[in-house]
Order: sequence, then structure tokens, then C-alpha cells
Amino acid sequence: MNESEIVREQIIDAAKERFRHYGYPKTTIAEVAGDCAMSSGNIYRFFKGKIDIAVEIARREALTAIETIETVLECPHRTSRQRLEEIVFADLRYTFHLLENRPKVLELAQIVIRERPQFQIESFRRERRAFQRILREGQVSGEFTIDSVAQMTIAIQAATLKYRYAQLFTNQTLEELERELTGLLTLIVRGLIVRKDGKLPPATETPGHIDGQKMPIGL
Amino acid sequence: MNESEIVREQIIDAAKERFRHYGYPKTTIAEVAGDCAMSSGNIYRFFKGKIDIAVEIARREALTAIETIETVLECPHRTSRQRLEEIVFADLRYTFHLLENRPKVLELAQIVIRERPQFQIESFRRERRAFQRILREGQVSGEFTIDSVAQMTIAIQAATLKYRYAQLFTNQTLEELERELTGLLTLIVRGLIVRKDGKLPPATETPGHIDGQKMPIGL
DNA sequence: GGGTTGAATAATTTATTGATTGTTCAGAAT
DNA sequence: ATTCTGAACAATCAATAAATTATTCAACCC
Repeated sequence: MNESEIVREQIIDAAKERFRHYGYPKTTIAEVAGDCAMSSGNIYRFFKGKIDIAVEIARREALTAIETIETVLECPHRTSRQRLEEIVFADLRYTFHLLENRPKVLELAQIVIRERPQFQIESFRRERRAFQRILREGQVSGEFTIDSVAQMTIAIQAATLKYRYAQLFTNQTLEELERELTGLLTLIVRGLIVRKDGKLPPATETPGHIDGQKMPIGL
Repeated sequence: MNESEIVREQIIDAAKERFRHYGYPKTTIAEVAGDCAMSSGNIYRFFKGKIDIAVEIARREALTAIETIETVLECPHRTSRQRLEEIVFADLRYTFHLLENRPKVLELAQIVIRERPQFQIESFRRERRAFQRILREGQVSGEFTIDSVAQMTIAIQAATLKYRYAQLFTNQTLEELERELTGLLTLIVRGLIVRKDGKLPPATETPGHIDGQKMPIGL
């Protein structure tokens, strides 16, 4: 990491700290610059504008989130069904706790999405890749019967929309949301799995928390 | 309809007209009262406050919407599956066109929901009843195989969340949304229908527009 | 007395100003 | 030549005043 990359990191760290404590709007460029022992003007050699610092922080946060979610994909000895169920539950729990404990995170996310709509589109795309990978694996192994993986990926992402950023849609408790999600996943899984004997696949059980899925502390 | 009910209707009509043209915030009680040839104070004998006029208008609009949707339930010679598919498509198309052509409708809905959160809860409940009725009928006829109708009703409502008020979530075209919804319904239906021969039910086809499902003009 | 008014008041919104902050850039520092 | 500064300027925000509007209610009409 060269000198200028180090300075860039320093700015990000300082801004992250300020955003967490005081929120994006109440943090001034002069303060961030002061934290880095430089003039405000100098910030602009590293970032095009204030919002771009926020975008970079949010981008990293989103990458951490998706990586956390994807640890599910690495767990061995799982059926594709279990992976699908675990990934959706992990997503629900991760975002629920994030928004519950860190009001500034929600604020930052909303500002970033408003100023840079592309950000959300890319987050959705990353998430979709995780779904797609599970579906494809399930299709290859024969566990799932899917005509079009791409289409079913989109369908499942849309169907589970409510359970990401759930607090934006409802004020239900996590327990209620998990109960609902169990029913939804049962339905989805029955649509993916065709049993030779014509019987239904059993209902979804609420997956436990995955090991190594601790909440990251950043921001 | 007695005298005071007639006056009440008159107020609603006048307010509806003003809200449509100028929006809720820019419409004053004095103007509505003027339209009805009465003093502003007199309005308060019929409505507790300005927002309550909006709530009443929104409530009627929502009832009209759900009735329009429910015409689907009355159509004869339909399988439960077809009814389910048609009702969700009807909902998508109805709300899509509503929000597309009448920006003030969205504004009014958002204000009412913000001031009276109960309003949204009741709208969801009404909608859920339509789903529930279809599922129960499908269960009774043996077309659907469902453990818990209540649970699957909630699951289907959550799964199709994106396709009501779609413009709030995305700026996709109606055509894109319909294509996506086709995939989602295919998945849902496969989760509801168990075929003896172990084969999949065929994919959903985009339902045509239902006869007699003209857009209401109100508001 | 039930129904209505419209002036009085409370609550909101809008306009305005001044202060703060984001961004630029000519020039200083290295 | 490159990096950086800080004053200058533009954009935004906060505070306040002014205007408008929602709501109440004492007095008025039928």
C-alpha cells in the first residue's frame, strides 16, 4: 500500500468514526480533515466529494455483509436446500440487528442510495449471485428441478424482499419475521424440489445461527 | 341518504377534486368549504380534521381497488391456480397504472399512511382475505396441497410484496415486472400443487386483462 | 335547540436572513 | 514537479420572522 492509499484509508477511518457518532449530515469535511491533520481542501485530492467518502464506506460495509452471508456457502455437509434457507435467515438476522443497533447505519444507507441509486442496484446484483450459485448447485446435483435458474433467482430474491431491511416495511419483531419466513421458505422449497413419490418435501425448520457469523463491528 | 350524509358526500367530492388537482398539502379547508358554499368551521361538523377527509377518500379508493381485484374471484370456470395468478397480476396492473398516471394518489397514500399507520394494516388485511379465500377453495377442491392456509396466505402476500406499489421499490417497466412475476408465480404454484405423477405443474403464463376490470376514475 | 358562521387562536408552512459548510483553485511549501 | 494550504466562493442549513392555514368556539340565525 503506497503513501496515498494509506492517507485514503486514514480519511475513511476518520469519517467512519465521525459518521458513526454524529451521523453523515453533522460531520463536516473540516472535522475529518482535522482528524487527519490536513486541510479540508486536501481531502479532495482523495475523494471527489463528501458523498463519495460515504459511498466508499457503504460499499465496504455491503461487501462485509455479503461475505458474512456467503460463509454459509462455504459450510460443508449442507444440502442446497439448507444453504438456501440459511442464507435467507442469515440475511434477515444480519440486517435486522444492523438496523436495530445502529440507527446511523440506516441513515447513511438511505443517503447513499438517494444520491447514488446505482449503489443499491449493485448490492442487489451481488446478493443475487449468492442465490444463483445455490440454485445452480442444486440443479446440477439434481436436488432442485429448475427450468431457468436465472428466472428463479430473480423470483426468490423478489419473494424474500421483505426480509431484508425488514424494519423499512414493518415493525414486526424478529421472532415474527422468522416465523413468517419459515412458511415462505417451505413454499419456495416445495416449488424447487420434485419428489418422485409425489409427496411434499417437509416444512422448513428455523435454522440456528451459523458459527463464525459474528456481527462485524465496522461502522 | 339523509341530509347530513349528502353534505358529507359533497365535502368528499369537493376535496377529492382539489386533492387531485393541487394535492393534499396545497388544498385548504377554506377552499373545500367554499366549494360547498359553507364556512370552514362547518366542515368540522362532518370530519374531525382535514386528514380525516383524506383518510375517507383513501379508504374508498382502497375498497374500490380490492373490489376490482375481487371481480377475479367471481369469474366462473377458473381453477384456483388461475384465480391466484389473475389476482396478483390484476393487483400489479391496477396499482402500477394508478401510480403512473396519478402522482397525487401516491402522495395522498403516503400522507395517510404516515398519519394513520392503521390504514395500511387494514388494507393488507383486506388483501390477505382475498388470498386466503383462494387458497382455502383450492385446498377444499384438492387442487392445492396446503398444511396451513393461514401461513401460506402470509407467505404469498410477502412474496408478492414487490408487485404492489412496484414503483416504490424499482423503476422497472410493467413489462419487466410482469415477466418477473410470471417466474415467481410459477415457483409459488409449484409449491402449492403436488402432482401424483411427480411431474412439475407447467409454468405460469401471463394472464390477459380480465373483462370488466376497467380502471375506476375516482380520484 | 340544532345548525351555522366567522373571528380568534393554535399549529404549520413559507420566506428571509445569517451562519455554516462543501468545493475550488491560486499560490505557497517541499 | 508535486503536494498541500487556506482564502474565496457557492451551496446548504438553521434560526427566525411573517404569512398562511387548521381548528375551536362564542355568538348568531332559523
